[in-house]
Amino acid sequence: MSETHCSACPLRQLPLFIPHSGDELDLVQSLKRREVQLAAGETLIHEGQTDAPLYTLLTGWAFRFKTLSDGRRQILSFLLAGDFVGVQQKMGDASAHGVQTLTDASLCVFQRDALWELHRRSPTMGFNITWLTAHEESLVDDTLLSVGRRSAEERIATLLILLFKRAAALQPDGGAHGVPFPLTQQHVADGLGLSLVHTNKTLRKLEKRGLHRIDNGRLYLRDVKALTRLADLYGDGKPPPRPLV
Amino acid sequence: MSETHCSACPLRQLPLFIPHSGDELDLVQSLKRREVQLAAGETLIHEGQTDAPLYTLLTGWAFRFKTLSDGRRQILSFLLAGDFVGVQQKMGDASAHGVQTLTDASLCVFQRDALWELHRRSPTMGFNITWLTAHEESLVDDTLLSVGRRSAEERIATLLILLFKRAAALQPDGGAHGVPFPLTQQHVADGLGLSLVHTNKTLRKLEKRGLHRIDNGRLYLRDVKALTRLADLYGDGKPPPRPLV
DNA sequence: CGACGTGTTGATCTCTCTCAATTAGAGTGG
DNA sequence: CCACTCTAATTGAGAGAGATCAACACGTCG
Repeated sequence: MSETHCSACPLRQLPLFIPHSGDELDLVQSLKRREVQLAAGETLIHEGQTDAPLYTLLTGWAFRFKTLSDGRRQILSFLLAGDFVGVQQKMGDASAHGVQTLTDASLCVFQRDALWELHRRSPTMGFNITWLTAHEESLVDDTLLSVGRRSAEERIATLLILLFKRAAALQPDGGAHGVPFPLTQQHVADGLGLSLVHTNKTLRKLEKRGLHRIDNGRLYLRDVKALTRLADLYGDGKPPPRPLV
Repeated sequence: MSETHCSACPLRQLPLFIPHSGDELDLVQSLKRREVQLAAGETLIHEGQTDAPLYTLLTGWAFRFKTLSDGRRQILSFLLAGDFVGVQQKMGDASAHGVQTLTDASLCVFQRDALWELHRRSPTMGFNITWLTAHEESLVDDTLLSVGRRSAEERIATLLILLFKRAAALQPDGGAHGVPFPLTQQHVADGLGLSLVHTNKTLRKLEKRGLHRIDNGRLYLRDVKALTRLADLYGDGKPPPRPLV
């Protein structure tokens, strides 16, 4: 009943999103099939699924993941409102990763050839999509750096900061009063390549040290300076890496 | 002197690549600025560089990487002939990762707005680019799964198989007599989030067990079955992961 | 010939994993 | 209202995969 036209999409309000022309919005609208509501913990796309459609996450959180046959799971990235779901899969081919919701979520469902139609009928939108896809990859790059080269403490600090920033950008108050944090410690562990137990102990240690607080599903950063230092992220005065010689 | 027109690009011969119309080739040609030759070990794009152009790798190998300020390095992906270089960077923004050659290499250099022009003037090519970008991401996804959840042995087995496949696809003989393998053990270590020493010991163990051989810069897979089992990759009879319940 | 890059190997050390148990809260059914 | 069940968070103890430290071998090169 309450399906909204794309031109009334609540996401458009946010400063994060690029303004589009009426024609572009009509185009997107014409490719949109329906909206779906999912509960927390539901699997949207199964690993190896072949006929997965294209989605856009309207509200809620989700994550992409892969598993090994003995059950070991790696979360590849977290998805927030406005993110695409399912572009990564080689079209027509089996999806290489699963997608599951972290919270109740609503999504726009697009027809399978939406990606192509978008390119064909609006190069601008097409260009934006490759930009978004490239951006998605850069998030995975960041995680790979963490998992490959950062210690447990550093990984967690990095995750908290980056997720906080993304979530804060979706809020009117910019995260002044914390942001939603629907991950269980198991999700954090699977996203950072750590065991559940060690994740718990590390999280606890940082919290005791006063760097952050997670309470009742919300995340508060209490010492951004210290977290940033731990994460070795660039910002403030910190310059990006330069060749040493 | 020896600059070739895109229509004569040697890569087009390979079954791996999609045929394009003459118009499309002319378009690409018109956006191409020049070719460059680089020696092994040269840095193409520095981390944090802001004005990096767009490249296409014509011959040779390269890799994308990120480093932490104390020098720890993570290789994000390896680049082979035909791969794009530099799409991932947020256009206009600083490049989030560096790119360095592993071998002598030749590249096509495109003007900065080539990506946009390609989209604008050929939706087909534009679509292919988002496809390629998405594919690139799936490679990183695979690595993230390895680094996050596989043991050292498993990681190395996975890397050897995947690199072998990619390199073999570029050879007429399909890898029947091995494929070039220009990585040092340090590269393997940095690509898999392992230490150099442990990488050496693990590599040695697998080689002694008869799973592979690396000799004089070439890689030979001697027991693909065993490697595949170690890597827990799908293929042959192995089904993709399914929910256990 | 010495310097350097790459590969090898042995000996510790330690960060993180696995195993085990306990606590707390939410939901269900009687 | 209370047992019963489940999930998520915690904490302690011991084990281990992989890191770090140290040497050494070998080939290339100026």
